[in-house]
Amino acid sequence: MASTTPAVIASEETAKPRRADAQRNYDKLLAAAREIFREHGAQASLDDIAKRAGVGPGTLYRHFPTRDDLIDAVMREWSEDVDSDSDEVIAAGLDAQETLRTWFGKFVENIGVYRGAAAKVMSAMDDESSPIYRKCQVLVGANDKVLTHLAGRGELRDGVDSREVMRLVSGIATVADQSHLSVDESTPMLDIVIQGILRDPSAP
Amino acid sequence: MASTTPAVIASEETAKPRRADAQRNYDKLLAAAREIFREHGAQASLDDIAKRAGVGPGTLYRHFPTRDDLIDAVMREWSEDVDSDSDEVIAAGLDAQETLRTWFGKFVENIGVYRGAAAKVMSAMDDESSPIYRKCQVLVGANDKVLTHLAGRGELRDGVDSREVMRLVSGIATVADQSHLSVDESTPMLDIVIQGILRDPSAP
DNA sequence: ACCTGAACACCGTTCAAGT
DNA sequence: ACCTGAACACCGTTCAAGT
Repeated sequence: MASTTPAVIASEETAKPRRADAQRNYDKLLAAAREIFREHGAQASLDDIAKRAGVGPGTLYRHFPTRDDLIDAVMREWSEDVDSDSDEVIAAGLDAQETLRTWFGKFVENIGVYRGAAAKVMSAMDDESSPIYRKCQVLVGANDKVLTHLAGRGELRDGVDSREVMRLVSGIATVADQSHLSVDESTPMLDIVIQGILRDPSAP
Repeated sequence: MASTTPAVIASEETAKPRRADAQRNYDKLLAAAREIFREHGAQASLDDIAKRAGVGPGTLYRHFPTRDDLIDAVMREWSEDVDSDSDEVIAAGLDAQETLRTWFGKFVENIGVYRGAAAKVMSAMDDESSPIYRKCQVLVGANDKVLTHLAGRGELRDGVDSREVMRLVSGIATVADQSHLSVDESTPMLDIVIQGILRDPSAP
């Protein structure tokens, strides 16, 4: 179980001082991006986002030089939600199987809010140059917390690596996303993974 | 285990009668597409393909109205390779674990030839309107053959659905593709899935 | 320091003209 | 029946001019 440094992140966009109009445009762009991403997925037209925000396209590029920078900003509070989900799941005191079902289910559900986001997270996990990389670290850390908790109680098979599990689950989220599966329809896949990492119930 | 109708497919593109020059252009386009897809992935510029083939862009659209039609054609013999792989694996007489390792490994390796192909296969699996859908049926059928073979020997857990396994493995292939993982680096994920579908060794 | 919007570049797609 | 390539449309990206 690879331990990941706990992700303590100051909210970067509020920390940075900005002129009042710039801040207003930043906020309008983020709100517009959330709307449009929700409607058309993470590959939506950036021009449409600028239009919806009522600013020129240049303004969008000033604040978010690449599409991934914009996605990263949109994902901020969302990744914090996922992180707090992991704490809740651990605190709930469910058995190992239910813990994983709940955790993986929430993960897939959250990541599926924006179409295309799952694929982004999936590939950014191993790409340090991606603006989303740091956000992924939060998710990796949250997942590691849950698995370490179960491993500490001897509930996992030997040699289970939380990064591999994370890759798998984000892969499932991507399948669910691209095939337009509901959360329920992704549980059979999640159950296979859960069977694959839980120690056999027969062994005490 | 859902049984799929065995995929008997006549080579459609040789069956269709064409003018000699049209056939030549068709062949040149396919060859160019294979080259360019191999270099730049399945999202490569269609214009580049037409240029490499030495034909006008209109000719490409005449033969392949959509990008997926072109990908479908490029995948033809490739999907036949995968299908014959499944027969070889079954005939090899390996134990259940090695059978799955070999089969899944070949699957991921084959699907990874063109970047972006795994994602295409993944989403086309559940999309009947996709030109690639039929090709996916070949893969689904091949995978079902292998799993049915193991299920017949009582090696699989109850309730394992080959379609779900196929979704999972194509998801892993997509992760491997987008994260630029080697085949070796994807085996930990495959092993988790294998553990998840194999009956416990302890139970006779 | 920031915004605007015209301008450019790139690429997918169509279609009139040609054989 | 098929091919060509100019033309169009769309969208991401840049940058000179303006505040």
